[in-house]
Formats: sequence, C-alpha cells, structure tokens
Amino acid sequence: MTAGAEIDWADHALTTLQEAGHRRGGARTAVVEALAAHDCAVTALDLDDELARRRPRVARASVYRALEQLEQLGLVRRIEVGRGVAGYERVDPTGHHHHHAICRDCGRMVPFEDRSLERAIGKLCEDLDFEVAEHDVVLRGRCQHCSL
Amino acid sequence: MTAGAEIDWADHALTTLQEAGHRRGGARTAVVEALAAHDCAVTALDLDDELARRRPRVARASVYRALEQLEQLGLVRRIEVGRGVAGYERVDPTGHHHHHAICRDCGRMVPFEDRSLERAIGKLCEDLDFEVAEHDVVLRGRCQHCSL
DNA sequence: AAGCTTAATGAGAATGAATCTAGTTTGCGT
DNA sequence: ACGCAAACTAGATTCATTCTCATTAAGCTT
Ligand SMILES: [Zn+2]
Ligand SMILES: [Zn+2]
Ligand SMILES: [Zn+2]
Ligand SMILES: [Zn+2]
Repeated sequence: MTAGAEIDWADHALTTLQEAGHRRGGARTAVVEALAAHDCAVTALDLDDELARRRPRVARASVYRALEQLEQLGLVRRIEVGRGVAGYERVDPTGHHHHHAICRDCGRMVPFEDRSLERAIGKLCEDLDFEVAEHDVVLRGRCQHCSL
Repeated sequence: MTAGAEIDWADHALTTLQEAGHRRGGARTAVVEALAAHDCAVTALDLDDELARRRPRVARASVYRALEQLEQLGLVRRIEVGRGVAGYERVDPTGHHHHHAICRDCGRMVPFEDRSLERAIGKLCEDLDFEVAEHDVVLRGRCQHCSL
C-alpha cells in the first residue's frame, strides 16, 4: 500500500462531494476523515463513538446521513457485517477492492482478495440478464484464533 | 428440479430436528412447511404473515426461534436481502445451492448459479487461514425489468 | 461586509426488525 | 394418566437506523 492513501481518498471524497453540489459542512468532513483512517469496514455506531468527543459534537444522524450520501456517490461501500449491522469502508477509485471472511465466534473480519474470484464474477455478470453495479462476497466460519 | 423436492426437504428437516433432540411442535412444523414451499429466500416477517391466519396463530417469536434452530442445524441459510433485513432459504442436503442478484430499485431477487464461481471460491478457501463453513455472493444493480 | 437562500446539522422522537420475558400449553418418557 | 422440560403465545423490549424539526452556517448576491 502506498503511504498516504487515506489522505488521498479523503481529498478525493471531499472533492467529489463538492462537485456533486454539496456544501462543505463540519460533520460530514469529520465522517470522511474518520473513514479515511480505517482501511477496512467500520460500523456507523463505531464512527459515532469516535466522533462523540469532538466539539461541537457530531450528531448520530449526521453520521448516518453522511454515510448514505457517500454511498450514493460510490465513495464508500456498505457491507453487512452480520445480524443486521452494516459496516462501511472507503472505495478505492481505481476499483481495487477486497472481500471479507467473518468469524462466527468472535466477529473478527479478515479481508482477502482473489484475482480468479474476481474474474469468475466478471464473467458470470456478462451472461446474466441483470445490470450488475457491484458485488459482495462473504465467507463465514471460524478464524485462525477461534478454531484452536 | 425433481418434483417434490420441497416435501423431501420438509421431511429431512423434521427428521433432523428430531434426531437433534427436539420435540415435535406445531409452530415449528408450520415454519418448516412454509419454508419448504419456497425455493428462494423469504423474510421472517413474510413467513409470519403467511402463518398469521393459522389457528392457533403462530407467534412471531416462534417463527424467529424456529429459523434460528434450523439455521443452527444447517437446514436453512440466512442471507442479507438488504438494509438490515434477513432472508431465509432451505438448504439442499446435497450442497447444491445458488446465489442472488438483488435489484436496487424494485428489490427483486434473481437467483443464479455458476460453476466456475464456486470453483474459485473453493480454491481460495484452501489458501486462507480461516476455517470457512459457508459463503455468500450477492450482486447488486438493476434487474432487467427496471433497467429499461 | 450585510443579507438571503437553503443545505447541513443536532437533539431527540419514531420506526421496525429481531430478541427477550413470563406465563401457559403440550409432547413425550415414565 | 402423570409430571416435567420443551415449545408456544402475546406482548414488552432492545437496538440499529431513519425521521422531524428547529437551528446554524455555507456560499451566493448585492
Ligand atoms: Zn474491508
Ligand atoms: Zn470483488
Ligand atoms: Zn435463493
Ligand atoms: Zn456458492
């Protein structure tokens, strides 16, 4: 990973927001910065927690609102991290991405990427009567730590 | 698909439940029958709705409890059908299964299966420091009907 | 720089899927 | 038939997420 990828992303995100006609507000900027600091998925409540100590406090509603807008613009992707909780992670504009293995026992998320998986998905999407915009792969089981 | 696959599954499910030490109760049996009648995912609330007219009425809590037990025994699998709603579908004991493309606009679910996708997943699971029990693939976009 | 328009924000209420609780019923071994 | 634990029902509760609305402030316009 190239150093400063997060900073680049935050910059890119703020620019895209502006170009989409959004004003520049403190709460949303804080959410973007917080997201930039994580390279894998975080829940909205985790973000809310991180931003709770700011002054003025970032409201929970603002976190959700920002995440929704970012998702709409394709700047973050939303993934289900189990039992009705959503995780959000920044989207690399190059399309480079990873998927997740989630431990049933401890909830740990192990990211992975696989070239031939992507190839298979790309191919099957062509043959499908469906305009596929994004895909999600989740593996569930026991992580190395829990399967001892 | 062989005729009566649902009946076979209901039978198999009830037997497995019994072997696991469960008593035979009306509510759970009703849930099994309802699941057997669907060959793709249904939400718990849909099931609750279907079973609402029964006498005596099947309680919502019973639907959720039955689904959880069935999932525990590997008889149904739970999939996220979007925005914090779970869908459940019966598991074919042979391991034969499909995945889903979900329309962003209308919510329609289009099931698909792909041999080389499964092969890719099988292979990458071997190379992973993770004991993978199941996998899930979700494609999101616009269905044929909504992309006109 | 002051005024204006309207997006953005904060606080708290509302929603809705999922879970829990308590009291009742029922399956099943004795 | 009896007794006990499992299963059931109805309703309360939890908790992530969404909504409402009064307030603040970004960024034009003059
Ligand atoms: Zn990730
Ligand atoms: Zn991928
Ligand atoms: Zn299905
Ligand atoms: Zn598969």
